[in-house]
Amino acid sequence: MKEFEEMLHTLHPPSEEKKLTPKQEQILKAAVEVFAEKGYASSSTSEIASRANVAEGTIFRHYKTKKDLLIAIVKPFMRGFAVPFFAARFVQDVFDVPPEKLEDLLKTLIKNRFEFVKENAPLLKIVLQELAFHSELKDQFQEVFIQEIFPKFEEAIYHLKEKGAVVDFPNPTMIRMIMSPIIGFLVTRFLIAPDLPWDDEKELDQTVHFIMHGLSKGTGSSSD
Amino acid sequence: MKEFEEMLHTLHPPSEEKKLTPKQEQILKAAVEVFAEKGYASSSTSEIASRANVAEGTIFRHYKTKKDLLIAIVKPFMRGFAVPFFAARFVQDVFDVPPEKLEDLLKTLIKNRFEFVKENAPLLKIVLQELAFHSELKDQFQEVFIQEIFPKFEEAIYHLKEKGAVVDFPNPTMIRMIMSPIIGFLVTRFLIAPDLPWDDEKELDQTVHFIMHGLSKGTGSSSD
DNA sequence: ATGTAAAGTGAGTAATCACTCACAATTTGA
DNA sequence: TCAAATTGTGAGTGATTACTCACTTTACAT
Repeated sequence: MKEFEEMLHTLHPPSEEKKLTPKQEQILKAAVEVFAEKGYASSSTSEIASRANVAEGTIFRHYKTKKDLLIAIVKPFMRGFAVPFFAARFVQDVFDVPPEKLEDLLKTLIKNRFEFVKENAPLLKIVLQELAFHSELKDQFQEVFIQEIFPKFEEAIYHLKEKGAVVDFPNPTMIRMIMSPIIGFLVTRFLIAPDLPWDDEKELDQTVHFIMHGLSKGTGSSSD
Repeated sequence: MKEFEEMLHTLHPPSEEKKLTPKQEQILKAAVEVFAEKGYASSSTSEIASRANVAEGTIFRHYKTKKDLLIAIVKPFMRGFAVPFFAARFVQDVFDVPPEKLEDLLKTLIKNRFEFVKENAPLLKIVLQELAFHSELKDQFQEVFIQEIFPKFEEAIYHLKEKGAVVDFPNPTMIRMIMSPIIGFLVTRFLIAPDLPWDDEKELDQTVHFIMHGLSKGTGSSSD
């Protein structure tokens, strides 16, 4: 019940954007709940209103349409997730560091983003579900991930390849290989089996280990 | 237009289950289309009927509810995907084969399942989307994947660990690491960017390479 | 205290929804 | 050939939907 306030702060960081009225926060909180539970299309504005202890008209006072409400929820989440990747240090850190420390660096980044997702697990579900159907969300995804995060990865990969520490797969393939096990863990951890007794630290370490070894050259057969 | 017949055969293999009337096939074909396009909840039975050139009542003659129609589509797809894993040979093949050939064996299996998914790409989308919301589909998933496929993997992993060829992560973690890059590829290949000029053979080879090396012991740090 | 703008309300609305049913057309079996 | 069973039809139905709007309440500056 308490960590929702932090989540809402993430949704609408107090630094930017106008501050929200209490009812507005209740609406956002209820909408995240309902959207995550039933999916956007199966959620009714009347249920969101009643769960937020608010009249249905109040929702439409602040959000012109139901889809506007969805976007108001998802957009800040995506931007919030991407924030660390905007740091100029990101790429520099990756290729300045000696290869044997790279694993630790990746771990730090991933653990940080893991905590962010952990605090916003329902948002992860909403994004993964609705990205497929709403072009507005796709555009936002394109803006944040493909235009900001992916190029950072590509630059880092470029330097790793130069050092010869890494297999020579195409960049999109390598990025997919880096992200797939991470997303696979996040989805299992928060969506499929959130109630299992997870040792997050261990799982993340093993996931990073898996990625690094999977991308490393050689391992026994030193053919090419 | 033509490969739909094969797909429908996969949906309702002629060996079992009663044969379908032409209208019934049109309904299934249209339903797959519409469900994949707009998602189950946003699809209307009236649109499915009109796209199938069928009266709306005809749908409900064969499927009591809209959800019954969804299940009639998804269930055979899941069963069809699992078929090769039911083969008794599966595990035996994996641990009888010398480790250096294991990669080839995995490739063969994965390429085979890849072709199956390729012929039923819209079904993949429907399953991934709707699994989250319909307990009937979760049950079917449980039945097929968790009770049939996962144990086969566990047995194979047990023998691989015995041979000492593989890191000692928990079985669920290892299964996740095997499946994540494959699912990541399938999702990218068929849902996110199906129109890219894919070299499927190469991508699959690299994905298997990535998995095998990621799970292999050692590579530099032979600490534990 | 008072005027004004913003926030909140909930009954009302037209559209759409999944589903029904009385009936028509077609297929089947003997 | 003909009756019975199966398959197909589409107008009709009650429920639910996102959204509106005339109105009330609250917040705030002077």
